[in-house]
Order: sequence, then structure tokens, then C-alpha cells
Amino acid sequence: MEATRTKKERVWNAAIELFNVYGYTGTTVRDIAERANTNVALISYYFGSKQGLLEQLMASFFEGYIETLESTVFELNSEETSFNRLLKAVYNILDYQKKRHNLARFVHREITLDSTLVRELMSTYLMKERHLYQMLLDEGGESGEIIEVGDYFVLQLRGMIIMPFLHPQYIREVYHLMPHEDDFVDTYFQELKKWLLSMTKKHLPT
Amino acid sequence: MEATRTKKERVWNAAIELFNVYGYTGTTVRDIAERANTNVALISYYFGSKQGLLEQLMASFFEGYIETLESTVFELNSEETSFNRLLKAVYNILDYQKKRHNLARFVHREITLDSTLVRELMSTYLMKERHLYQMLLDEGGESGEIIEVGDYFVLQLRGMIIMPFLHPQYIREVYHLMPHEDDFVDTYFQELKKWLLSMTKKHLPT
Amino acid sequence: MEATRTKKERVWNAAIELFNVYGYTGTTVRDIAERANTNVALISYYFGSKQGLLEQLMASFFEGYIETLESTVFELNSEETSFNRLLKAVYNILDYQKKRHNLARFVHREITLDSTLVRELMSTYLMKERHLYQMLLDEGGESGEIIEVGDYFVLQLRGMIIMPFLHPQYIREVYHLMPHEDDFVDTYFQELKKWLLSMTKKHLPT
Amino acid sequence: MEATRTKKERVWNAAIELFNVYGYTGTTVRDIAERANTNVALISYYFGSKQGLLEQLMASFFEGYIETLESTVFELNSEETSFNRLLKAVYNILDYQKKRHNLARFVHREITLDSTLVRELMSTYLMKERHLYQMLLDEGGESGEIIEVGDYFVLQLRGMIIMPFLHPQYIREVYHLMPHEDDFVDTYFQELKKWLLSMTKKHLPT
DNA sequence: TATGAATGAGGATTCATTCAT
DNA sequence: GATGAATGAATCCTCATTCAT
Repeated sequence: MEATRTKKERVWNAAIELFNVYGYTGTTVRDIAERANTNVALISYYFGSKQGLLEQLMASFFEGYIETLESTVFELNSEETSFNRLLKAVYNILDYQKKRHNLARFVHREITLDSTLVRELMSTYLMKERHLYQMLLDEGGESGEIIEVGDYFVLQLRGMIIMPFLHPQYIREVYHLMPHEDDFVDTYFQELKKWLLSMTKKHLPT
Repeated sequence: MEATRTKKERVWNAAIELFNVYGYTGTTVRDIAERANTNVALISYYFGSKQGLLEQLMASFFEGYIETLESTVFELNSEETSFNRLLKAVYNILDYQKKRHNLARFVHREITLDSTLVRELMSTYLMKERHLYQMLLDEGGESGEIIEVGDYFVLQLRGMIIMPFLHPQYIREVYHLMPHEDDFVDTYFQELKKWLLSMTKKHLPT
Repeated sequence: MEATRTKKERVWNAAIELFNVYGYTGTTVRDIAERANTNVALISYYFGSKQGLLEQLMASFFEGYIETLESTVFELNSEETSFNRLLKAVYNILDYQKKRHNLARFVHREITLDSTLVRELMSTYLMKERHLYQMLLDEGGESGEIIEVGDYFVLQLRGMIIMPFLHPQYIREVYHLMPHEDDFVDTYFQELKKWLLSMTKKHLPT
Repeated sequence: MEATRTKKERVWNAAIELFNVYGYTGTTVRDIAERANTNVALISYYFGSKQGLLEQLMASFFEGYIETLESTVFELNSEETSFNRLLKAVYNILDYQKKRHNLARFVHREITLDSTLVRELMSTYLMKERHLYQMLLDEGGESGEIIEVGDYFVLQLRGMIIMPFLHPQYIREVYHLMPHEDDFVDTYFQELKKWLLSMTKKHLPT
């Protein structure tokens, strides 16, 4: 038994690992308790219910996600250009997910379902996320630094940032890397940077 | 009772709709039978088991997916440039998914889990998909038509093509469109085209 | 498909074989249909129901069983002594079972359950069986040929005659013989004969 | 709710009673739970599964059965003649079964089926049983106390000892007694004793 | 006769949760 | 806090039977 962690933490981590692999409905509270080396009843005790555990996990992820984004967008406000802040935001979000890739995969998958919980999360966090990206684009547009991008630019950007964490096996199979390894994240970021450059800066064909 | 469809088809479609919304483990065979207006036992009768139904659904999706890709890549072999075939492939896959967007969302979500079934599907269909895209890029590269792309280009391309169908609610919330409407697909394709151009053709910054 | 047998016969035989191995409740009509290479519905068609098939099987067995016994007891009426008729009866019943050992095992097992069917069979066939044995013993007793036997003699006799067919695996494991092989039946009969002699004839200890 | 017994015991006893009457496959876990006045889930909880319950029941019966036999055969080792120990063994086994006649009938019936479980039980317990009887016979043979018996003597002995418990209704119908009443067991033992004497001791016909 | 589709009832088991301790 | 026992509801699946053809 790990002495360094409380049972609540052990349940928390066990849930993330199992939800990640088998999904929320595919994981039983007994599985979680077993992996956490605790009693089943503790899950209800600490989190109210299995659903409560789910909600706290997702909220926790998005809380940090948005906070990461906001702090990047606002704290660097006066010092950096819009484009550089966009770049930094992308990097920080990649980094944020890298540090909790299990939770990330699970959350991104679960949010593709239709449920009350998902609708709530969407309307708070995802709308805020979009707003922040759009703000940067608008600012850069006004100053002439960033050219106007297509309607679905934010959609694509979000997809680019999330996808590797949603499909780790794909990356493992094809590139023999995991999306949470430094090697991957660094290179992937460079490619995103190239893409961002080509989409937001003026170019002339050769 | 709808006379136009066999009970097997009704079960098939009901399963797609429900799996799409609630996920595989989140849907019960009773739900499916009810929505299909048939008896629960029929699911086992026709598909062996709930798992059998899942496997047939996923196989059916990928079968058509790969076939769409292959026919585009090979049938236009001599007439078109590599880049144009790549463009056409992207369009056809978007179109393929548009026509079965419910199944598409469900399949793309389910394939983010870790299971024997997923590993099998990965190692057959997804490896083939990647191979086909890579082939076009290599051909275009040899003829000088396409410049060398980054390591993760195919990963990004795949993400771009799949993402809208995986996150329909996001698109609905933000753009007040559904990813399977013509309006969306057409515009989205145009943006993908721009991106593909900028990533695979030589450009000069202004 | 065997052309020489009607489907009804095929069902009949398949049922005997499967009931023998898995018991009545342990065998499904689908198992039977499959083994008989026919359609499930035929079982209901021919025998009314699974229960009907059971009843006909058991009745058929006991019908022949009692007939074998009666014909031995009565037909040899005037020619043979009671003891010899008893001996012959035992032999014929062993032979009767040998020829349909699968059915025999199944019937003898099933009759150890408590059910309406079993009570009916008991009160007709088994009471008649007992009566016939008792008759021979009484006749032999009156003529002084057979000494008075214990209260439970018929019980023991019946047990001796039935047991090998009820426990074929035991005999196979221990004696490397099957109870329906001539080798076994012949030897076993000789032992029964010795036992019958010792129990029904006067002896003096050495 | 009976306070004197644990729920596990209540399930155990209910299972014995119902398996005895309807057989294993003929009894449902719901029947058992109802009779035990508990929840169905408890069966899986305590015994893993219905099959697990079966196995534990059968193992428990045979465990005690063999122990009874062994203690009789070995503990009286030096004090008694082989024949007397054989007699005592028969008596003790009758007594052992009398005390758990429901379980006895069920086990003896179930062991006439063909299954992996049965084969395992056969190859452990039944082979040991046979070995113990044979040992006594051999010892008695060497000392000249017991004359050589027929090949199938142990088979017959086993049949004699088991049969009354396998066919209680037969005994009830014919003798208006139950095989687990003292009246029956005592008399039945006397008859077995006579039989054993006549089969294992030298006699001269009058 | 013979069949494959279809059904409703019931099979064992697992679920998340609660409760007394 | 923490536990093992206990529960009722719900899980997937199989059952014998029926029906139209």
C-alpha cells in the first residue's frame, strides 16, 4: 500500500487510468476500488457517486485547461504580439495535456457523447476556449499582424491540439512514440507553428 | 411496423443511433430493441451478441472507408496528378462520412479505447489508410509536384478529416451548422484545400 | 443427411444421446435439433414439446422394460422353476438395458428427481416391476425352492441390475470396460447369479 | 429472518434442498435465493457463481465421505479384523449419508452426468473410495479371513450403499419408510451384513 | 413436412449503492 | 474514515415455443 497518498487520491488516479482505457461506462466502481486498493464504498463516500467522480474529474481537467489558456493570453498581454501569444498558448496547452495525458484522452473522448453533463461543460469551458482564441485572432487582425483566417480556423486549431492525445495508440503504432513524450510534443509543436505561420501570415507562391 | 425495412436493418440503424449518442457500453440491448421496435433476442439472433453487433458495425464502416479511399487513389491513377488525387480522396472521405455521420462519430470515438477489437481494426484499416495517403505524398514528391511535408502530416490530415464528425455538437454550438450538412462540408473542404496547398506547394512570404 | 432414417427418428436418437450426457434440463432443444440436423420447430411438431419428448422417451423405455420382464415371468411359466425364471428375468433386463444403454442411464437418473411425471411412472411401472419380482419369490417360497429373503431384497436386486448402467464412467474408469459390452454383462450376470444363489438357497457355513 | 444462521448457510441449505428435488440445471438461482430468503446476488457473492456453489457442495460431500471412510479404515487398524472394519465402514457411510440425505441424493445423481467437474471428482474421490475398500479386502484375503470375491464386488458394494439414498421415493412408495430414518438404516445394514457375510466367508450348502 | 424468423419469459450475473459496524 | 455484507435493479443472453410460409 502506498503510504504517500491518501485513499481519495488513489481512487482519483485509479479512475483516470481505467476511464482512459475502458471509458466511463466500461469501468466499474469495483475495478476502480481494486486498482486503488480500497473499498468500493469509498467512492460513494468521497465523490457521492460514480457520476460525481466523473464530473469532478472533468471539471478538474477543464478548470486547469482554461486557466492555462487564460493566464497565457492575459498575463503576457502587453509584452508580446498576438501571434506569439497564440503560439505560447498552443504550447502551454500541449504541455498541460502532456502532464495529464490519461485524463486528457478520457475527457476528450467523453465529451463526444451527448449528455447533460457534456452540454454543461461545452457551454462553459469550450465556449470560453473558443472566445480566447478568437480574441487573439481579432487582436492580431486589427493590428495587421495576422491575416484573416477561415471560418473554421479555431475548429481546426482545437482539433490539431487535441487529436494526438485522443489517439495515442495511433501515434504509437505509426511513429513508435507516445504523444506525451517530450520528443513528440516538441516536434509536433514545431509543425503546428509552421502551420500557424502559413495560415496567419501572408505568403506568395513561388 | 415499418414494412420497408427488415428487422435486422432496424436493429442495425437503432444501434448506430444509440451508440452514437450514449456510446457502446452506455447503450443497452433493450434500448436498441425498443428503438428498433423488435425483440431483444433478435440482436443475439442476428449478430450473435451485442459485441458482435459492434464488430460488424465497425467493420462495415471501415470497409467502406478504405474502399472509398482505394478507389479514389487507384482508379484515377493515370489521369490525375498526385495532388489532385489527394484532394479528391479528402473530398470523398468527407462525403463518405457525411452520408453516415452517426456511424462515423461512434466509430471514431470507440476507436480511442484500448481493446482487442480496436487493436485489430487499427492494425488493418488504419495502417492501410496511412499507407494510401503516404503513397500519394511520395508519388507527388518524386515528380516534384509536392514538397516534402512534416513527419506528422498524415496524422494532422487524418485529424482534420475526422474531427468535425467526432465533435458535431461543437460545430452546432459554435457555427449553428451540422457537420453533415452540405453547407458545412463544402466550406470545410475549401479550407482543407487551402491548407493542403500551403503545406504541399512551395510558397514565398510576401 | 442420413437418408435411411426419418427426421423424427433422428430427433429421438439425438435426444437420447444428449439427455444421457447432459441431463434433460441440461440439454436444449436447439442442441437436439442441431445434432439431429433438423429444425428446432420439428421437436414441438413431432412431440408437442420438449417435455412431451421426455415423456415419450421414458414411457418407451419402461414399456419395453416391463414387457421384457412380463414375458419372461409368464411365458416360461410352466416349464421352468421360479428361481430359473428369476435368473432369466435378470439376464433379460440386463440385456434389454445393454441394447439401449444411453436411454437407460438417462431414465434411471431422471427418475431420481421429484416431479409429477416421475411419480406417475413410479406408480405404474416400478410398482409393476416390484410385483413381478415378488411374485417369483413368493412362488419359489411356496414350493420350498427359495428361502425367505430379507425385506429389502427386491430393492437390492433392482439396485444391482440398474447400477452399472447408471454409472458407466465408474466402470470405465475402474474396469476399463463399458457396461454395455458383452464382456461386462456376461461376467456381471455370473456374479449376480452367485449372489442370488447365496441369498435364496440354503447354505451351511464351513 | 432466522437469526441463528448466516445468510451463506441459508443459501447453502436452500441449494441442497432444491438441487435434491429438481436437479442442478432444474433449479434457478432465483429459486434458491427465495427459499433462503436472501438476495440473488449473494449467490455470486459467496460462491462466485451457481457452478461454484455446485462444486463446493459436491466437494464438501465427498470430503466428508472419504474422511469417514479413511478414519474407519485406519483408526481401527490394529484392533479389529479386516471384515469388522469393512462392516464398520459400511455402517459409517450409511450413517454419514443418513445425516445429509438431501445432499447425498443430489450428489449421487449429479455424478451420473458427463462433465469436467464429474470427471475430476471421479478421479479423486471415487478412486480413493475404491482403493480403501480394496485394501480391506486384500488384507482380509492375505490373513485368510475373507475369501476371494468377484471382480465387481466393490462396484456392487458401492451400489448397495448408495442406492437407497438415490431412490428415496422408491423406498417410500414400497416400504412406507424414508432411507434416512433409523428404522430403515438399521434394518438395511443388517441385510448388507448378511450379504457381506455370504460373499466373503466360506459356506457350505445344506 | 419442414423451415427460418420472431417472441416473451426467464436464465445467471453484475451493477452502483447503502448500511451496520 | 473505512469496511464487508447485503441489496434491488438492471445487465446480456438463452430458453422453449410459435408463426407464416
